[in-house]
Amino acid sequence: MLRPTITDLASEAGVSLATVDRVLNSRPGVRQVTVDKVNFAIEKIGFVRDPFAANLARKRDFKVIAFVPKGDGQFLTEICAAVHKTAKAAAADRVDLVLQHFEGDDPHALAAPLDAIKSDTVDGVVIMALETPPLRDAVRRLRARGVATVAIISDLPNSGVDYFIGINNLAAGRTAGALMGKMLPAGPAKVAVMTSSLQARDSLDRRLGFDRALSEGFSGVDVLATVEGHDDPAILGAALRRVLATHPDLQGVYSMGGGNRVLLGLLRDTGLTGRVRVIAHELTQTTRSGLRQDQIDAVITQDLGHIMRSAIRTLRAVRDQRPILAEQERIRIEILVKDNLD
Amino acid sequence: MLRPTITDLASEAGVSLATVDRVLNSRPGVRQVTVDKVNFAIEKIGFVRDPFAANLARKRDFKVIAFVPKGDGQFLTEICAAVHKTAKAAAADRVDLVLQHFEGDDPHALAAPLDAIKSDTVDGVVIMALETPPLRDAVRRLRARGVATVAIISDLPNSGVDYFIGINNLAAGRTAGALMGKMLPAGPAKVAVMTSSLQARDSLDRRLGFDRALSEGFSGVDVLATVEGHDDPAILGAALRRVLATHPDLQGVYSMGGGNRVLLGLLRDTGLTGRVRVIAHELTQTTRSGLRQDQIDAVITQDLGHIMRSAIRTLRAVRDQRPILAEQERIRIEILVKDNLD
DNA sequence: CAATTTTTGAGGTGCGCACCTCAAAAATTA
DNA sequence: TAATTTTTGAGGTGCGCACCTCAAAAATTG
Repeated sequence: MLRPTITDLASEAGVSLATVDRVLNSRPGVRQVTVDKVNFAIEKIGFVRDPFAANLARKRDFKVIAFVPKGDGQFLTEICAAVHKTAKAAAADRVDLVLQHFEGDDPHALAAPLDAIKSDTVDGVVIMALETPPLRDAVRRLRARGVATVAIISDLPNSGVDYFIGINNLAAGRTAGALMGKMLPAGPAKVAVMTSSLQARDSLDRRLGFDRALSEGFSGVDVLATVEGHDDPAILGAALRRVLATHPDLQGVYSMGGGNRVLLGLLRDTGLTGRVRVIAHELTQTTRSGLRQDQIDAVITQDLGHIMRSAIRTLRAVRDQRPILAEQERIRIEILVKDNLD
Repeated sequence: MLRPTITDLASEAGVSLATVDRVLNSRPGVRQVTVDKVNFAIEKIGFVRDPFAANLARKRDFKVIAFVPKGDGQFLTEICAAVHKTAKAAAADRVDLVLQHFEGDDPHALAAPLDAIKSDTVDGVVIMALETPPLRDAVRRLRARGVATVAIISDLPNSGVDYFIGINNLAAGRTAGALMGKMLPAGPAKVAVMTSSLQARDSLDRRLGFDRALSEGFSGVDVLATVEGHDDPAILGAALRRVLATHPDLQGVYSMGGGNRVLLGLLRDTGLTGRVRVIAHELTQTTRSGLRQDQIDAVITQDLGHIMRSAIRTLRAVRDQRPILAEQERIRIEILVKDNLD
């Protein structure tokens, strides 16, 4: 006999099909002893329900909502594009993926729509957000209602999400550091680090990893204090100009967050392009063209398509109570140079 | 109405369910005019058959055979491991993936099992092999019998496979070249290149890309003639020793194929580890530990798990006559350093 | 103990499709 | 035109499961 069916399960457990159905779909009105009998039989004969047949009978697709903050940043744009592409491809697998925006700076803006989700309409939720207490509580309520949840890009460690899919930012920073070290000429060198804000845990981790990799393997490299742009081109530009003026012998720049347009413009204007090693994060319009035009040496990034596919696989595994194969779902820290861009 | 069903299709085409079934499953005994009527209706209402329901009714899984050459090379071992892991995960999606070996050096060893495949038992085939005339013909016959085929790692351009999943080796060589260039100190430098055999098209492409990237962006780098090891540690060792003796000022080594154990051992013995930049291909036991111990600066590789998942997605798309989303199936040329290893 | 509530079983329907049989209709041939 | 062959339709069954109804059995209560 190949895969056991609910009929096999029923006879093994010594109960009726109706009871098996009640247990499998957690319907009420079954004694605990009976539930245990069925679960024991499940283990014994290795029953795994066929999610496709289930969806067919339910005449419903696997419904997933992806929550992404509003905003006009290039990285957010890339994420939305990835969601849309994945949604298109996933439709063939009877997965219904929709994108929903929320105000990224309002901690309650995401909690409300999460609370509005009913588990009989939505199977899973993909969340890209920074953790706040209201969000954390909303996610907990959501999970309690039986909706599978994964965090992407940024982890929500205290929210009890089922899984996190994204890169380890400490390792990403280390990777950037190692790469920078290998590219700098031997001897002492000065490197600048910039980001939009060190408030974000991601930036902190990257900076920490960057420093560690350099100090461990490349003594002699002097990493300057982090320049923060606060998403304001004027502020960032002024700060960067100050750094360049103070350190005319600068040999490298590590851009951990946004602001790459400003950086590249400034380097070009000061004639430093090509003379200073540049490592940036995330593949966007700017970093892509920066690589192409030899303004950026390397970009550290994560494949958003993989992340979305992994998120959907994971949500389905949770819903079907299958184990998550961590190794398969691990997202690589990718290094892109001009030649492996596409 | 959501997705149209065969019932909708039948009424739209003005034929019976039985006829729709005959057309969809290409059963005999239908006039061309009728076939056209149904196909026209399919286009008109945008019918797409539900492959899961189809498989359910057929009470059969999506069956895929992966053909991988026999051999004890580390890379082959990694591939087999990837196949097994993917097979495990794919089982949940009702995909039955099995691995089958063949004698890699006998051009007919693969043709025979391919010819033995019946399209009513096997839906798709994944092939990792070098193209030979017998193989090419066998693949063509296989496709003619209605079995979907994809080539992985190495393309089979003249066999008419449905798709190739792997990296562009020219670009991979370019990537290695660019990386090597960035890591070498300014000024003239000598770099050695090694592989098991330049017979393989993959190695040729990598060498070509490597040379181009260096000559375009890093004049002053002298790339030596390719050292061929022919899968014999003794031969490779002797050849490498000769190169090291002739060029004591060697600054880098690009290892395009196997033989990394020999290379790393030799570098260690001659005290060159850390003083010579090393870029190798494929993530194996050797290259992994080489990265960890700072014996290798970077490894160029492709994610075998992604390749296998992509292969299965592609085979299903072919079988279901859905378009292949090239962008989604593109395999990245990955750069691994010590810190983004896992 | 009977009356009530809770738990269980039996049985049916349909999801979208494949595959089968048999007879009727249409096209082809003699 | 009749006899033959080819094409088409009608109808049924089952894949593995969800979901529904109603009655029977068991457990709990007064």
